[in-house]
Amino acid sequence: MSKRFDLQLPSRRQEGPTTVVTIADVARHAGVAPSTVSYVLSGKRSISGDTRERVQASVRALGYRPNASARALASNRSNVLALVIPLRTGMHVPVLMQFATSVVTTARRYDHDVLLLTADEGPSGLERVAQSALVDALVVMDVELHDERVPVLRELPMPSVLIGFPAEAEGLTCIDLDFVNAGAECVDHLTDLGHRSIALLGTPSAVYERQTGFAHRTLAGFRSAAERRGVTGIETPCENTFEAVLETVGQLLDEHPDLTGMVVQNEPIIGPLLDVLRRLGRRVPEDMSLMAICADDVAERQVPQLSSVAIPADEIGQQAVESLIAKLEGHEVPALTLFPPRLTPRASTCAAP
Amino acid sequence: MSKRFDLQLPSRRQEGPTTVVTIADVARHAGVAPSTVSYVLSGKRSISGDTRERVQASVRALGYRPNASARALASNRSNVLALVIPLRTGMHVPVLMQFATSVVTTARRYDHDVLLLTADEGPSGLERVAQSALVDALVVMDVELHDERVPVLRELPMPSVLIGFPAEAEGLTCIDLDFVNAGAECVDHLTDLGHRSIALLGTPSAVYERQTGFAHRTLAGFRSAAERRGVTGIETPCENTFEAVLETVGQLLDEHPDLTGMVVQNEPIIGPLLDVLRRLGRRVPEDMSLMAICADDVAERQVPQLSSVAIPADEIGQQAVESLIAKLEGHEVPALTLFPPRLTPRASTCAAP
DNA sequence: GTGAAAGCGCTAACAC
DNA sequence: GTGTTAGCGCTTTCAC
Repeated sequence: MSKRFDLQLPSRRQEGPTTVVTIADVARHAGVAPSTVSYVLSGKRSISGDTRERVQASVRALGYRPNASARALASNRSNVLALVIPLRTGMHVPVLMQFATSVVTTARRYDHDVLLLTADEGPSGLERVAQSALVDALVVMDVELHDERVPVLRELPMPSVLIGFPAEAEGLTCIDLDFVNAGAECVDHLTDLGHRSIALLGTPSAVYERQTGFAHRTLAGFRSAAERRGVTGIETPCENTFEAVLETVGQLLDEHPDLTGMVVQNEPIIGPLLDVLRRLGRRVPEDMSLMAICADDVAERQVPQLSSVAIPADEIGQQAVESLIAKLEGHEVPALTLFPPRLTPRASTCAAP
Repeated sequence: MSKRFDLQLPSRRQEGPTTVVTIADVARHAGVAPSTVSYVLSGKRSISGDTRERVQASVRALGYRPNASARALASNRSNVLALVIPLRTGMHVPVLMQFATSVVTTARRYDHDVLLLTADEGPSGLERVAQSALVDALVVMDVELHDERVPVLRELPMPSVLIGFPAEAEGLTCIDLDFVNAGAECVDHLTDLGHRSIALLGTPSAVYERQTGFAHRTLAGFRSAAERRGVTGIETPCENTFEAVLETVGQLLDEHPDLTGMVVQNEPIIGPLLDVLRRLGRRVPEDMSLMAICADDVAERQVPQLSSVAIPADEIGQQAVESLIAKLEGHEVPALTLFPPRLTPRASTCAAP
């Protein structure tokens, strides 16, 4: 097929051997030394207005782009951050992707790019990109309480930031939503409305079994708040299928006929859950008050709109990158940054019947 | 907080100034020239078994990792691929992420890493990473019929592969599911079962308005197959909310009381759609046969399990990387690779009433 | 089969 | 305020 078009492509050939424009070319064109070009570009020393403009004009005229490898080799900085996303079973992908997008966007604002690492290379993948100096620093997502990547991170000769945090966070920089208080605030909100028996419908059990930080801590907050407020707190994981929701909720209502409040921390089952409650004859919120821990847009898209605690993925991703940049510049950053939960009451919760 | 632990960290200090191990160190340790080490590692010339083993032993003993920037600078190859994912409204993120995962995994198999680019830098982001030699090649996802990135790709001094394909694909390498035939096969399957009036419930209208390739081509295949088979084909976009599904389907059933077959190409509304049909008193498949164009696991997770045409994201992502690697090695690759649709009948379709 | 040495394109002392 | 130059760590001729 490509042969058919050969005759239409002479214009690309005419450009001749496309030699790459180097800093030396720019220097020659502007009549200055290569280092001067470098300094104009980096702003690392003061340059006379006249020189600066001549150089900038030459850069534009020649279409100069600094070679990333040469720059990295000479400056010992690749200007690339690693983003480690293990796509584990049970995790809700859109939320992870919201973190990722935020990380990329923020990184670009600080003139960095993002290298994507997934799980299947294991912890040694972190060593590889770090020790080969492919990246300057790492953002690590979806951290488990006893994460095998954590000891690796500790030994790495470069800064890293965790989104989420492990049991043993000493010496690490961690950023997360305060899930303990998120769980607690849900209990408080429902208890304030007079509910005395509240269930937490959680993530798939695999997520708890891995001791994933956020699920674990939400549970802890839920449990202790229920105790503190003297209400019954029921906890159950839930798989991401319609049947699982049907069965889990059915059993919940059977065993706890006095249940009037639910907290769901499992985005993909929110739709099915509302459907199941309807089928089982429980109106939301008249018979059952429902809260979600999820992104605001998800909560608002439901019928009725759900009272929720938001997951501020954008802010967390941004904060992660900004902490990393600060560390790269030699600044101290807090070992732990917890974003306070933000609860928005909507139509899915009301006073207990 | 970090001060509290100062006393516990002497072991890290004791290691002294952690100088980086270079190829010269390895050469010295093994008693050979640096170039020999390089050749042992690259396999680009034959080395005596004895020398090879001494070098490999030294590499292990010193924990040597080649510096990526130095290697890239000298060899003119960064061994990094760019993955361009514009996260546009209406796209189903888990599917995109499945492509991305497959790209990363395959890239690693060919000893490459993946740099993540999102939309917000625009087409100039492609120029930036290409012209700075940050990457060797690009994988571009979510291609529109008239995509502004396409002219940029044509002028770039490096290979690229599109997942999806634009209206004017000349000179480009494109890989995709054959969505035209996917749409047609759905119509054929339903028509073979005796259905005479079939609706396509599509993606949000924004996706069509952008002229996104896959949605556009599915529609074309659906339309021409309906014509060819002499059945009524009804087409409607659908937003990703429960209300939209309720309204769209309600209207569809009102206006086309003879409708007995539906094709849905919009993953997030599959659950709500089944719910809506139930509410409106249509049993699946007895009253309404339903087909989906979606990942197999999504189809199998529904109740009833859905007859579907699969989106082979893993294979497509893998093929994209393999084509790119081939191009990097100077091989010719097909301008267009279309994966044939694979239709699996399940419980959601049966003979027309 | 192996070594010596010339770059790759840039940054950052060090000069003046 | 600007120029000179010595590397950064590796690959790859060229020479033997």
